[in-house]
Amino acid sequence: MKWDTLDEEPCSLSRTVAVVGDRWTLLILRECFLRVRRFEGFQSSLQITRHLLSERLKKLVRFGILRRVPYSEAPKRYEYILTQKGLDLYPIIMAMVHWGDTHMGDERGRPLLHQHKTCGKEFDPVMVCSECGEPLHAKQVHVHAGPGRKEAVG
Amino acid sequence: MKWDTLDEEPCSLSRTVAVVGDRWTLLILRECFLRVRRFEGFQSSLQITRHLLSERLKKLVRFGILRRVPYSEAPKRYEYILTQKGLDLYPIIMAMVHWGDTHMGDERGRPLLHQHKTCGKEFDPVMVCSECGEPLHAKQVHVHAGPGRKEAVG
DNA sequence: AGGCTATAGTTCTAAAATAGAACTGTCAAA
DNA sequence: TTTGACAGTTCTATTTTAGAACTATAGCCT
Repeated sequence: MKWDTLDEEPCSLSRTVAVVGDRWTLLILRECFLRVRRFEGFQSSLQITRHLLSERLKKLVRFGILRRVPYSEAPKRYEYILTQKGLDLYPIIMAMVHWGDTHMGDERGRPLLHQHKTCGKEFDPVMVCSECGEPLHAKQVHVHAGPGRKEAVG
Repeated sequence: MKWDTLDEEPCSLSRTVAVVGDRWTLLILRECFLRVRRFEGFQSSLQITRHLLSERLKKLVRFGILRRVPYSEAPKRYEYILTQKGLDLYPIIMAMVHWGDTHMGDERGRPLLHQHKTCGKEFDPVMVCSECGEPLHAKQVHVHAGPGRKEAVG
């Protein structure tokens, strides 16, 4: 597999996997959503090697998930802020958290609880159909080729 | 990082990442949801090395995502079927597909379209609050420690 | 019987990625 | 002038992955 061109495959999952499809990147993004912004913050909470952290942050900046924003002029220091593109990864992270809560839990209960500020309640994320609003299940979905696939396949 | 115990961390994201947090596993799951079930099927559509495919399938079986079901007695042959635990990964996959559609698209248009059999329409997946039904956004969610975190941290 | 094909793996070596630790450079405060 | 905080970079050893070849069972064709 040519991982370096995975983001150009005629498959939206592949393209997403090209960006967030590794363990460290997903854990870094978790920290971003928990308001971590700085190199040392990521490093100490994740115990990731500084080398890899540096690499992954660069990659996330390159793909437009994070912005590298100066917060000190002398010495020059930067922090990493989620862009809108990055914020839009939230459903992926939440879907993963929810699956972990449901299927990988232990007797200690949930590690984190999520409260929806809008309605005030503790909630679970639910994926629904944009058209009818019903919860989605794999077996109720029919997949067919769109223009991007037809053009790629010929 | 001790990846071998990542599935026991007091963090549901880590636990999920332990299972599906690598590129091949996510691509294999995509194929599962596209009804691929057999070793040769995965191998030829993904161009994954046979060695790694074998490893990843074993891991998915070990974690209860796939079941290895015989479909021929002589010679003994097996196919890999999503369990309920595996089917429940659907929101993760769909969230990734949707993000790719939204942020990684090109001029050729979407590779795949999804039709909701229940309502008959082509749809996008939307993540909503289980309590009030409103679409979720990161900034409207307050995270706090649950019992599993408190017990782990002390 | 002998050879071809299909399927589902296993085994081997080379290349790439990751881990772990040490090092660099800037500046502020003591 | 020394220490410490911060944001990285560089180095070697280990682990993972890629790529190709090999094994094994059995049906089908001649």
